[in-house]
Amino acid sequence: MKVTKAQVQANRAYIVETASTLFRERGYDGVGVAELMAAAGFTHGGFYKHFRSKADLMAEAAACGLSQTAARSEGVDIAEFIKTYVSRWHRDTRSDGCTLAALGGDASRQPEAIKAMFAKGIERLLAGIERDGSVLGSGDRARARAKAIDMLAHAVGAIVLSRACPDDSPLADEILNICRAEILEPLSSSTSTV
Amino acid sequence: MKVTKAQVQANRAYIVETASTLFRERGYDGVGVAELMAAAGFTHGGFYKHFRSKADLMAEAAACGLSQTAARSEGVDIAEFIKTYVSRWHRDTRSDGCTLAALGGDASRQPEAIKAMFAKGIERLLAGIERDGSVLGSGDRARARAKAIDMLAHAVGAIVLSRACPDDSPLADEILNICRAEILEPLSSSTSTV
DNA sequence: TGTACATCAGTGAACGCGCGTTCACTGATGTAC
DNA sequence: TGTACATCAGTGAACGCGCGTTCACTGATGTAC
Repeated sequence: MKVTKAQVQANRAYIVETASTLFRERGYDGVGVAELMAAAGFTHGGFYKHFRSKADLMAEAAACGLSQTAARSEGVDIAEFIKTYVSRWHRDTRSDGCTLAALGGDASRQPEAIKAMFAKGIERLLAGIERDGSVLGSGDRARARAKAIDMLAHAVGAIVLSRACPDDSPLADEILNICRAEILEPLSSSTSTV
Repeated sequence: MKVTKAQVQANRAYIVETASTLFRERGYDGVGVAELMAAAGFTHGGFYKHFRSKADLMAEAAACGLSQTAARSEGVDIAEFIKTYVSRWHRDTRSDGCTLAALGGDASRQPEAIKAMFAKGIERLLAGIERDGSVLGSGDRARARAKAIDMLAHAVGAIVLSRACPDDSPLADEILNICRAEILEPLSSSTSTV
């Protein structure tokens, strides 16, 4: 049952992608190696031909998911990004949403290697946000970074808080609507804040 | 080995408290029933004399932890609350910190009963924040609530993001410092925002 | 108030189960001649 | 280019382990007389 070198690479990449979405949906502890491999179309035994441990895959899956979010944010207007991010759709679509919002809380209890992946992912996201002109404000580079960090934390907090509420609770929607408006407010006014 | 009615109540409360701190530190899946009971000074068998299941305890522990945070925020100046909340100390002290920040991400994957507890806890926290005058701004009641929700999400996001980074990374501190300043900024200026 | 008995919080062994990981095996691919 | 053999991704049974939960038992408390 050996397989083409190219196929091996493709299979491995597919396992990482599958893991990335499953972990986001159900958490690191919520998905087992066997289930994960089955979802990718394999049996569990082959897992250790690709990865040294589940923790190793977790780190790779985090990197995969985070770079996906970063890629989506690049070149997009920040206001547009926030509208998509702080939305009911994002709240309800864990598996295709931001890894930071879905697994940020879990990452804090994981080995440093995984946290390092998250830090890298955050930096990449920040770079994308900073690049957009509308947050730059008075044009200061340090100020642009500060604004980007602040906005990201703000948006992540809105999703985390909203997801902690029952799915059909008014509070879940209220949090999203209010935070979206508050984050967008300084962006929509054409005059810079300072 | 029967025990006084009062002692039974006290033991039960102590188990809930112990669970509340252990869950915050290591997550719901990170603490087993046996370990939890041992930490409270009992053997695991007695667990089901107090609770119908681990999930039941999780809901009670959430309520316990959330009301603790709410109690601490009441009557405290909001600026002071934010300074304590968005701090390195809070980032590094999961077991004694806010349940929202420590378990908000996990709550989203738990049964609706647990999410309902979180929603209740959020409402209680909001009530405490709204009561303080400094966020009221122009005095509008709806505006005060909006500001309170926004601030809470902002602060929670800062802690979650910072905790997802490696403990000794500059980014972990940068996130806290920047977000703290940004959240406090509209509070320190004596003129209201609108 | 004193005695006899029922209650039930707490104990610790045991349960089935799913987890992460290991291992002998398979057979198509890749390589050496 | 054709043949013989080594490689190794993928298979599926098996491993030890810790999990949540159950259960027969204990013995001090609470209650009925």
